[in-house]
Amino acid sequence: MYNFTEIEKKWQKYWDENNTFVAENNSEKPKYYYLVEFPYPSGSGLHVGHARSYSALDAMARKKRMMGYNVLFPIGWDAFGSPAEQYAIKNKIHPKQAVLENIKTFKGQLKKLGISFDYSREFSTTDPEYYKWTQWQFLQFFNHGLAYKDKKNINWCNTCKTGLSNEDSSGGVCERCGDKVVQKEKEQWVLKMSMYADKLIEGLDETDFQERIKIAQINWIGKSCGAEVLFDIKGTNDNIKVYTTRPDTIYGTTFMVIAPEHPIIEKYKDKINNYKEIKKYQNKSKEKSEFERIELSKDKTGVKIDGLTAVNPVTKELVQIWISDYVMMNYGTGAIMAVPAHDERDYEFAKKFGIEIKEVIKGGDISKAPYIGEGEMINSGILNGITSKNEAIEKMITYLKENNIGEEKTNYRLQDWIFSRQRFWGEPIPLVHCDTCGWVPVPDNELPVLLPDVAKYEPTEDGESPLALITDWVNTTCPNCSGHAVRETDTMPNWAGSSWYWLRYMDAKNNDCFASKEALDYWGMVDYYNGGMEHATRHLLYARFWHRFLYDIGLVPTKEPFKKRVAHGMILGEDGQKMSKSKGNVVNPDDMINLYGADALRCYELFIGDYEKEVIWNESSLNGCKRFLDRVYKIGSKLNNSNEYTKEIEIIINKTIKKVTEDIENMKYNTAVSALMILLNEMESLEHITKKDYRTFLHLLNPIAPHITEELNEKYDLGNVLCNSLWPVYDENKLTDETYELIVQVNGKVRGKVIIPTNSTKEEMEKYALGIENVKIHINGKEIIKLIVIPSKMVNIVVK
RNA sequence: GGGGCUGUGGCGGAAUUGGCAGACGCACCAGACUUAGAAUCUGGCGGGUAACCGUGGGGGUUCAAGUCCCUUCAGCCCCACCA
Repeated sequence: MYNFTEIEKKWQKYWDENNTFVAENNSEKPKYYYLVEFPYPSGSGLHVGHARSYSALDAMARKKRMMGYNVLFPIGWDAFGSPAEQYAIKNKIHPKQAVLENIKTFKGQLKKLGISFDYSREFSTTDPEYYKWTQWQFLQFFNHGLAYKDKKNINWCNTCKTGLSNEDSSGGVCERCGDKVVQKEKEQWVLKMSMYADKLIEGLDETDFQERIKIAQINWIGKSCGAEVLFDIKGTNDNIKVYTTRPDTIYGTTFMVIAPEHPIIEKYKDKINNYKEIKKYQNKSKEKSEFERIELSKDKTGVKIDGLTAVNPVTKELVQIWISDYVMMNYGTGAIMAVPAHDERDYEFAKKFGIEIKEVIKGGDISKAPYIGEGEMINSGILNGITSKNEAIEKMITYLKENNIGEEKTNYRLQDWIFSRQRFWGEPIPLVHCDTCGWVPVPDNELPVLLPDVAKYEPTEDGESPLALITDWVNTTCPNCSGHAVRETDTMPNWAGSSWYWLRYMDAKNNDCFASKEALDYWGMVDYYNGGMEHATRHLLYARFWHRFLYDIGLVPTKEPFKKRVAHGMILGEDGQKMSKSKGNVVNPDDMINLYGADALRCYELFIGDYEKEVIWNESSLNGCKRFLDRVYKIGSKLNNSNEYTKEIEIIINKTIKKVTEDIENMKYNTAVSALMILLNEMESLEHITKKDYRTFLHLLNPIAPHITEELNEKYDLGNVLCNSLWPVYDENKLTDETYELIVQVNGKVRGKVIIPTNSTKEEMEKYALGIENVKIHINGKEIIKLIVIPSKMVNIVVK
């Protein structure tokens, strides 16, 4: 086994000193922007999973450069947020210090891997020079009315002591610590993301995302079309608005359900006879985490409101009102019209509480189960006899509109983005509150609002941000009236800094704006964005929303930030489990580099399997890649002085150029590596190889194993450094051999093979086929019905 | 409950998109070198003595199916009392 450590160091130094991978902001060459999700520099260092996507994009970027593009392939650090803070608390150091240390580790590891990042554009989201612009952009949201403070029930994590967005608390557990999420009423900054729901759906048309990612986004936005209908509350001038996707079933409404938090209860508490009982139910459901709500979903609970009755606006029938936690305040209107005959949940509820079930669509047996399919409308007044669902819905909506009792309404699962966190380690929200002027933005020339240096940054017990304790930071003057004002003490969520970072790479050192117009125009959209599937919804939606807003106010030139988005698969431990410290199955890339070398690790990361799928780590296979590279090294001893391709392998070399070029482009890295292995096997079977054979082979391998290929190219004096040389091109006329093996089948079974000239005609192919002894045996005495000839491939003889 | 994905040797995975299933690699076996091992090289490697059988199972379309259609089973991921 060769040790390539010194060679790797040598070439890493060479690239650094020559600024080989520094992108130009203006260039004659066409531009190409590769973006890989910037890492969170955690305490545990780089993961072999990181190494997989970095190696893959590095191969693409290196190849693209050699193809004559001006490639931007940047790297930075997403370093605000809880993990850094937790790490700092645990190790009793300042988060700033923790981040610096971790970045140093990560960067060292990346350099050792030889990833061709443009480090001249590196930054961390925690740099004041960067978060100044995060704050500035937040103020654009504020100034355009898209950031508002709202007192609402928010998802709250008692362990992290902070509010969470819906996206961060799905499944009813905290994304960070896994503790259950409870509801807590708090004033929060919120970004009006729901306003962009349609734009976020439509914008997908301008992208070239993988279909699975588009679908995930669309599902997350969760658009649903239906109607809002007003049900009068008997004995008041008031009404309750419900949301339904099936207004056509309104005749089947036998009760109504409102969410436990519905405001109507407080409003009419004097009228409610069982107010105490209802209050008790409310409190119980507040304590339940969303997870528990779902767990208990089989068993419906609820309380009938005694004293309030609604009126069905179409039939004028009286409708009882219940509260139940199967209706959510944060979706629709927090109230539903229950149609037990045709909705499963309503059906269960009605069964449990003995409420009438009234059939309005013919088709099922509602004594056994609700019927949800299509059918003829019955017991439905003006809709009777209609058999089409859509027609019935349309007719009812028209009726609702004509009578001012309802209208069409589209709803989204996507909520506004809760943007406040009660934590220390985040971008301070750059607003001050003045008793006279209200909320006032910090003026641009005072940005960034720096995080104060403090000794204590643990979250507080009462759920206030730790910043609230620093009185001389909190107290300030109003930029508007110079009166007394206090700073906002909440910080931004972890997602803020990653919502525009690709723009900063375009012009990372600019002090006058987040990026110059020239830079933004020049780089345009990110051509290729690689990240994990776990970010296909949240990060990608936040980022697209943020970017689209900047576009709408004229700050960026494109509607969408990313042309193409692809996701890599996860690497599992050798035991087939997700790698984790507790399972002890974590593979450290540094160890692998020390044992096998960076090139072997890179090669294996690409060879390991289908890039988009999850794969299991296997160190023996990594060793196999190391063996391959050792053989690449050794074959140099077979060199002669010729500057032409060896005749015997000329075709396969051309084929390999084509294959590797296309495979790297299409993320089929595993077959690119395998093609190179095949070519090496061929070269090994020769007595000698030429300089041109070797140079081309090294060039093709260079994006995958950049160190040893450069070294060998130099050692044998094969030409200019590979990274500054144009990518090999194949000769279209040298892709096929002069002969090929014709496959001959009889009734679909292979009965013979024969090597024939490539330019054989159909008739000649048939003749060759029928001439094979074994074929003759199989067709002997039988009638030939058909002869199927596939050019350059096979002949199938159909006999009876 | 809704949506998405995957099932191919002992293992990771190939298969020009309907045309020789198992490329390439790992593991394994045998041989060479060696006092011996490691490393390296050479050969073998889906099952079956064979006819043949083989891409989760069962049907179908076709001259031809891992690939297309129907059906069924198993596993994974995301969302979820979303009205």
